[in-house]
Amino acid sequence: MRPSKRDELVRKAQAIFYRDGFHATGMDALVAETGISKTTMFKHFRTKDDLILAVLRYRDETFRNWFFRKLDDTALPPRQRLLAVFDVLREWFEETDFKGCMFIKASAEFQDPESPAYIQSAEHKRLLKTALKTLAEEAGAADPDLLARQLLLLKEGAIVAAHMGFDPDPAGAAKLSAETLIAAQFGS
Amino acid sequence: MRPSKRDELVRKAQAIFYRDGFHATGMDALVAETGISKTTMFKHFRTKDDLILAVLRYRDETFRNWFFRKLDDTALPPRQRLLAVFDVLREWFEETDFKGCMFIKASAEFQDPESPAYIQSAEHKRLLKTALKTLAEEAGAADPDLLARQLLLLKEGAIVAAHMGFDPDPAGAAKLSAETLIAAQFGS
DNA sequence: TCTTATATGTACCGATCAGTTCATTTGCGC
DNA sequence: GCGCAAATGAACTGATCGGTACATATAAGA
Repeated sequence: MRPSKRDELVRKAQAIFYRDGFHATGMDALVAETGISKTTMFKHFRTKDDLILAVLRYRDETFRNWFFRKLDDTALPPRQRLLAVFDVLREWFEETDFKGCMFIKASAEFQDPESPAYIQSAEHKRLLKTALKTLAEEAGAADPDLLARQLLLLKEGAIVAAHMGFDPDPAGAAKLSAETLIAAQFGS
Repeated sequence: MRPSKRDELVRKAQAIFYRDGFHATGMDALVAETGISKTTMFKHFRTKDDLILAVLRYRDETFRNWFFRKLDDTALPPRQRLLAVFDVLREWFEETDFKGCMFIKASAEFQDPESPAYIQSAEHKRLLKTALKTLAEEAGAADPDLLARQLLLLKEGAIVAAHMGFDPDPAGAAKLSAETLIAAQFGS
């Protein structure tokens, strides 16, 4: 099993960066918690930034997989699936180790728009928007692009609210909003 | 003028932290850019964290003042003022040095809920919500608390979108959403 | 002019940062 | 059992981190 150590590193580093932040987590801390030697780390990744980028790619893939699998599992028609987005969101918020959106946090720590971490984070959101737009099209929304953007704003706002704790039920408030916005798009 | 150096430090440090991030900005960088000696800094603030906290308090005060002054200046009735929130937001996004919300970023860098920076950031959002709720009450909304929470989610989502650049016009999409949500609350 | 408070410059502290070196060890294919 | 690639541990580099020591300078008030 050749690349397993690399994968193990990415997976474990993902959890640690998510919990403690990127700048706040030193390579020595990674060594201590993962049990993987520093030598091995730098054999797989030339720099810490390279590791962070791999972590973000891994997170992007696993998160979108998890999220849309959850949506698919509802087996609802597209229009109801647009609403179910916010039930899946609530499920995420209620996880004990929920700590906000890794990409929002990454773009907060790597603000340079040229930074790979920033670019990767923006790309993650772009992919989410595209998926939502497709769903809105399948549902037959009057303006699928606008609806996708609106729902995405609600989703991001709910994540921030859940992370900062200034709303007792962000997923609920977002879902209520989504119901109204969706109803408006279908003229019913 | 006794406390002017302290104020000058807080004001300049605010701009630098906002632009470059908290962890990424060292005290030496602050010395270099503010022209204020390190000795003076540590005479006014025992630690970097203390300075950061003062910066956040300053930002909270100035931002909320700026924001609600802008709203007041529209001289619109409460219901229209709820909508004008998103015009002010757009104005903010279009500033050349816009770099997202300092408090979202602070809570991303200081994740410990016991951390003063985290607490101060959450408090900022709480104050915004209270102000929005008051406005919704004055406007005679059916459920002012819910409407305030919904509009706040839109606002936070729009800020994130503006910062990460995944929406061409976050303020516009948020305002369209707000129109629908407000109309629903007034049965018209 | 003498005092007192505030700010400055510089050199320094120990700790930690990302990243390297190198000799040793592990584990799998043959 | 042998060979080879991958992983390890520990010591080390130079730079930077937050924060301190100390001697000097500046400026306003009495």
